[in-house]
Amino acid sequence: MSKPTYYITTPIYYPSNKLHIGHSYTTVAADAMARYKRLRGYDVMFLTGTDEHGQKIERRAQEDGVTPQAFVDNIVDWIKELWTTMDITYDKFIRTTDTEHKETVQKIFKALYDKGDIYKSEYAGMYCTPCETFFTEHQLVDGKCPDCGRPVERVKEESYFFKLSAYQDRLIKHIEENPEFIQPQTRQNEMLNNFLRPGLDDLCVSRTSFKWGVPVEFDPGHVVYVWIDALSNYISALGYLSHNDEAFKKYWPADVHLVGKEIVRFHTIIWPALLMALELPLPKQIFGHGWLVIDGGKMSKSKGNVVDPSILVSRYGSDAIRYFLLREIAFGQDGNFTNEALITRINSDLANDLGNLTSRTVAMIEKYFEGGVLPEVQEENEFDADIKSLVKTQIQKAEDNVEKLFFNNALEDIWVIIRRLNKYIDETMPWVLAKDEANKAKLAGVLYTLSEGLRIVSIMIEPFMPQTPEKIWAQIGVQRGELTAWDSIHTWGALPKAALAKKGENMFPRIDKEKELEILETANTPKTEIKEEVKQEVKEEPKEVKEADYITIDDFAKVELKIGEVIESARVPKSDKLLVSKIKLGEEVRQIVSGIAKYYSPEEFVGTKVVVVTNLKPVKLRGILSVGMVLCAADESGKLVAVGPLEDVVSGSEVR
RNA sequence: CGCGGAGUGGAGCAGCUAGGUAGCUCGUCGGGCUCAUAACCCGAAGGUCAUAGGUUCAAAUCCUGUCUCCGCAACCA
Repeated sequence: MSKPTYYITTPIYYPSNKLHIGHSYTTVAADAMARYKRLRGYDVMFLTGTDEHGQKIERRAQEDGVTPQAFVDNIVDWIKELWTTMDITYDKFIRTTDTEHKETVQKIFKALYDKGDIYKSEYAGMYCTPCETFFTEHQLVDGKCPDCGRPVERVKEESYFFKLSAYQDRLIKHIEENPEFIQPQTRQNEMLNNFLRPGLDDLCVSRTSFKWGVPVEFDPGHVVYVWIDALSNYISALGYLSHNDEAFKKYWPADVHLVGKEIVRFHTIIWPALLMALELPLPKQIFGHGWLVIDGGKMSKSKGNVVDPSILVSRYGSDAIRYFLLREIAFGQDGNFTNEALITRINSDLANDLGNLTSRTVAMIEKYFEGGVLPEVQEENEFDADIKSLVKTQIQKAEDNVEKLFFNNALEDIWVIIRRLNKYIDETMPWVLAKDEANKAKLAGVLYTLSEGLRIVSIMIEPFMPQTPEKIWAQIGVQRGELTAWDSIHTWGALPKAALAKKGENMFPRIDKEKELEILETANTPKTEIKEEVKQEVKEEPKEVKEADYITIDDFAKVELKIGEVIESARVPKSDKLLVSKIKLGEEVRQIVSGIAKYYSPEEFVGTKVVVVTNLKPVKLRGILSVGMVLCAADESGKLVAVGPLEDVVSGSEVR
């Protein structure tokens, strides 16, 4: 008899940069589910990967002077390494640059074209000739190119379009008839009210303005634009339309596409429409989870509050980080990420509750019984019944919650058992029983209950924390096998009576919060800042990405810093964040745009002396030329404070 | 009136779909215990459930208005 299948995916990530803790969150969640289903006997396919095409990557590569392929190869190596350190057990890692994927995309494109669902038309847009880029009306800045600020012209680009509008009614019907399709519910309302009911436009699915993509087979000037290329990874990875489509037959339709809330729209509208056009079944569920927010605000590079997961994993271990991510954030909602919350969770839940429970249980068995082996003769006590029934209900709750992807609730359910067991120790007072030889059987019964409880707990946490269970098993004398199978948790008492214990390592040492917070602050903030600057120069060396913690004095010398005096400043119209200032650097006066309007009024900014990066490539922001950049310190909340000299110094002075 | 989310003890959240004693974790204070990673257990203090109305015997929960915060679109060098 063949096992039931379970197909789960993460989005494919865009490797224009390293990933942050938010990507880890999605992937860890998917991994936990995949592990859970495997433990429950499913034949699981867990897919993740990278979406590697498009103009942005093409440009990043160009800036770095490498081919787009070399550029993405480098980042993908880093990503795979990250997943290894986080114990992500993906079954397949798809890259949209894989030959098989590209072939499938071409076949899909062709099939839809032949069917009439893709047609050739014109894409009217605003074109900036020097930048060779199209923009939509609302991307323009004061009617000019958002990149270079030069005038744009209205041109028509020949493009292929997908008849998205034709599927509107079927989509609405499907969503309404399948309340499980979009989860959580609030996202469903959002999609219906915002996009579906107002009406869908046909979708532009090809571009001629860049080359880094899958070429349209029958029209070489065009490359397939992101939608068909990226979304179809979910089926191309299974060999759809290839010579070997066994995996596709076996696993499609997907059980769940796990996605961040920002891309729910593409997965619940465009993707199902494409599948309908291909006459394929739709995925059973799209689950849009929330974001990790830092101090209430979105994590973003410009705020400088991006959290690098690899640093955290290296300090606290993968299990602790995985636990935190899955425990702290409520399904579907945004959750706070702070270093302090992380450490608090590790200390109280992992060290104090779970780690200490293991430690005291094992220590008592070793201390009170010769060789750390419990005698077969055991006696129950008045609290055992309560433990058993509690364990049973908590298992039920946890299983229900995992099925619904409510990992935070599931973990809470498990911790209820852990806390109950800690309490049980106080209730039964084994150290008192140990004083009287007549109570040996009773004492053995108590310690057996604890050991058995630990065994059950350790199995339940395995999907979330894959390393910890082994450590517990080593201490309670259990080998991986029947006694560690998921189903065994439903049978209280599976652990042999003559359970043995052996004190092991301290699984979760307590963390000195104050000290650690300081270390994390310094480890994170300045480094990311410097890295941004240096990245431009380090490109050809793929290894540098991993070793970018230090820069040489030569790297630093590439950044030209000068003291500037603000002599004029004004708000940029229609922008709540920008100030445009005239800054005097010795003889020279420059115009610089800064995103500090929330923190400085033009009046208070004028007259101050600031540090300016003078050799930064000029850019246009909201159509205004900015030559250089004013350095600011950003605290955790994103608040900016301009940086200036401690004592007065003549403007134009070099900073080094 | 662009769309959506959120406002609950010091902090972070649950409860709201199917109205009826306001719950959890962390923190604080007091006590207990000593098996254990100065951990564990018990108890206490602390909440006009943003705000103003409405429906109801009864509203954190349903309805309406208002305020504030966050995200999406534009902006972040």
